[in-house]
Amino acid sequence: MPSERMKELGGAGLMAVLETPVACCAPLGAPALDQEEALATAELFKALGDPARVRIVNVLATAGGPVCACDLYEPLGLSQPTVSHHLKKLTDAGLLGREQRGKWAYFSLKRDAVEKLAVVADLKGVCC
Amino acid sequence: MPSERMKELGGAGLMAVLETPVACCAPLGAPALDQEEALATAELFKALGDPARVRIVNVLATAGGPVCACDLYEPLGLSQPTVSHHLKKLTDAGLLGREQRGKWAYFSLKRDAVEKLAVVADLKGVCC
DNA sequence: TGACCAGATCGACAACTTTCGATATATTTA
DNA sequence: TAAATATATCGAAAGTTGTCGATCTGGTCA
Repeated sequence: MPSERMKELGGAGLMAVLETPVACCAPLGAPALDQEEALATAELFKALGDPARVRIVNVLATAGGPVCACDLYEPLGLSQPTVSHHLKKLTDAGLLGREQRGKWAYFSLKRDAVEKLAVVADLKGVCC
Repeated sequence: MPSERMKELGGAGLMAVLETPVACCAPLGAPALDQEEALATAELFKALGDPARVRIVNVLATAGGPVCACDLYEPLGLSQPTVSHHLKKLTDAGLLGREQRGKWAYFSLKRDAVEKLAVVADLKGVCC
């Protein structure tokens, strides 16, 4: 999936992709969204379009710090592979950061992604 | 799909559903999202998790007023039934209002839905 | 090294989505 | 009433997604 953006970003793409995961998507209220921007913006919303992932983000937001993957299986009522799948989707979308601590994996919300999300979803001032 | 909320809202459910379409979903940063709230919030994001629907919302936001369905087919490059399908999804999610003008259907962003979306997606101040 | 454990990946299945052509519905106009 | 037209609905095909059991990978500790 990153290969699309890699091409688009040209030579120094790798660093850009790794460091600015959500830099892609344009706000819903941007002047004139083209197909590619719309696709990137939709990807961000799609990442949050599942109740399990909404709950993961909610837990991470209220926890106020990194949370071990192992502490998510039981509250979510989902199997380990399924939770891992959702964590990957959120991480790929640039919303979560992953940190290895011994044999445990800790996940946390990424500051810049949170800010980006708020901007992208904010239509006040553009419409109505 | 509305039947779920109808039950939940009891006797006077119909009016409540019709008048407060997005009253359902809780913010991503709410204290402790339960399964049902997470599902409602995910539904809202899912409505925006498709590039065609992102573009529709974008057109409506920048148009600054109701837009005829017939003016969307060509810019989106999609068939009439497909656009109708997406408009229905957005309307069902409570994001769009529909208005019949003669034989044309005009769609516009719903003020309260736009505000709700901004609140639901805003995690600043809760996390990080 | 070897046993153990957390998490990621694989493979498969069921459910849901997107899309369009064909058709139905509803509104205007002759 | 009949013709024309805009939108919604139907039915089907192709693709995507969520889920889990089984397995692989990588780190820890004896």
